[in-house]
Amino acid sequence: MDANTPRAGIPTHDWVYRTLRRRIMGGGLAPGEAVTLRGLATELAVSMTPAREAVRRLVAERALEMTPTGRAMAPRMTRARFEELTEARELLEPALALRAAPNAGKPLISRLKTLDSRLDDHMATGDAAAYVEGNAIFHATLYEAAEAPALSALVESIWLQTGPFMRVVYGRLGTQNLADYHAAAISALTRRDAAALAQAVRADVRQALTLAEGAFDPA
Amino acid sequence: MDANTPRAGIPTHDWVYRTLRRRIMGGGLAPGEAVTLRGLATELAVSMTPAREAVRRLVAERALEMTPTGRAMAPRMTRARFEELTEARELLEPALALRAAPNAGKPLISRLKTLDSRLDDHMATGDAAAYVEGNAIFHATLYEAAEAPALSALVESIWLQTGPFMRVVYGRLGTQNLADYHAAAISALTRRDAAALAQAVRADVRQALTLAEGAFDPA
DNA sequence: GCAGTTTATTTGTGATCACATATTAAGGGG
DNA sequence: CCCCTTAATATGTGATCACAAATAAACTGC
Repeated sequence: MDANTPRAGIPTHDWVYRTLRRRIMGGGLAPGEAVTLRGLATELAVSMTPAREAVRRLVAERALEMTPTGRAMAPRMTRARFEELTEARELLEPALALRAAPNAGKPLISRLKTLDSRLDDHMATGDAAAYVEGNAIFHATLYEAAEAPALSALVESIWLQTGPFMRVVYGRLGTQNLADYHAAAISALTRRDAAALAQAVRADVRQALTLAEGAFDPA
Repeated sequence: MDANTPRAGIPTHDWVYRTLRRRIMGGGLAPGEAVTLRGLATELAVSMTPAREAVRRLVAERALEMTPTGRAMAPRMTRARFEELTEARELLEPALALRAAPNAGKPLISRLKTLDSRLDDHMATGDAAAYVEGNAIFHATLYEAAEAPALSALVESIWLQTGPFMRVVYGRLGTQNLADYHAAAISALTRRDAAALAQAVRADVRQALTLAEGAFDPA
């Protein structure tokens, strides 16, 4: 049974979905590793029906791949695919940042500062899984201020696809330092400099491409 | 039972998915109209299980909305949502066009010409459903040449969300003329002018925003 | 006639099962 | 020792059912 995810009121299939999704994002599934319906169902003590719904939903969101015979597995990341997804992020995320900038008040900024300092901790302790998850939350928090749900959903679907792979990337990096564009973003936000914010976001996205070098699956 | 969709080998849930998806894209469901699991299942002469999977998949792809109580319905389109989706298209589709341009050979161009002339017919006869579907195929054909599956999937998910609404928009327009950016795109393609192609695509996307004026749902 | 309440009906959810196919393990021939 | 065949096992698919909640309909009192 997966970590501390409470089960209050929400439907079973939704709970299974969140549990599995969290596991995928945290790197709990190695790329190419299969997830079977019966295995998932018995492990989480539910029936096959909600397990199937959760898996299919993740497949629809491309957080899982499906073989022609119907087996679901954690997706592999090729260089070409990652470049495409990075290009999409580079196009969409600055647009989201531009929308968020005017809506950013003090509470948001302090929240982002808290999240960023936590990220530094994770980086220092080398906790790759926590870093990836925290990084996703940082971006999601910023984009929430954009008040653009459709656009945000698009970006989130990209994060869902790259998340497990980034877990591997940061795992390889260990405690190595990397440029802190988050600080630059927060600084731009306090100055209400939308263009600088967008630029910081773009740089952050680009950096991911550099870091990923050499971690790709063949083909 | 929906039109001429054969049932060769493919799993039932997939067939139901495609059938329902086609219906949604063609405007067969009015915005806000509900689709019930039992209704869909009995109509297509299948059990509830594949019907449920198809509906949930469409919900995951945002081609259907789901109420908090679990009822699925055709999505409503607000101005804000459409503007977001149009912005995303405006960012992503030119990028796809840029990638497609160098890969475009004669067979692709002639195929696009055929598709475009068919579009003119549909516009002349005022067949809005056929126009929307044909327009989607035109763009999909062009972007296929980009050889960027991840990026294309992202764009297709936007089309899936805007499709039913565009059906309404073109239905309102009737046989009214609109600027033919498709011809401009084809012309740019023959000249191997990638920038001009991207510009034509951008203009085509922008035009949709103008046309949609006044067709939005409240709130 | 109408608003609030109560009853009927419809609907989504989750579980269990049979069946066909895919995957893996075992066995045998070169 | 490796490859091909065959048996055993695991897996996805689709159907059916019971249950609770939500929606629609009927009804009552005013």
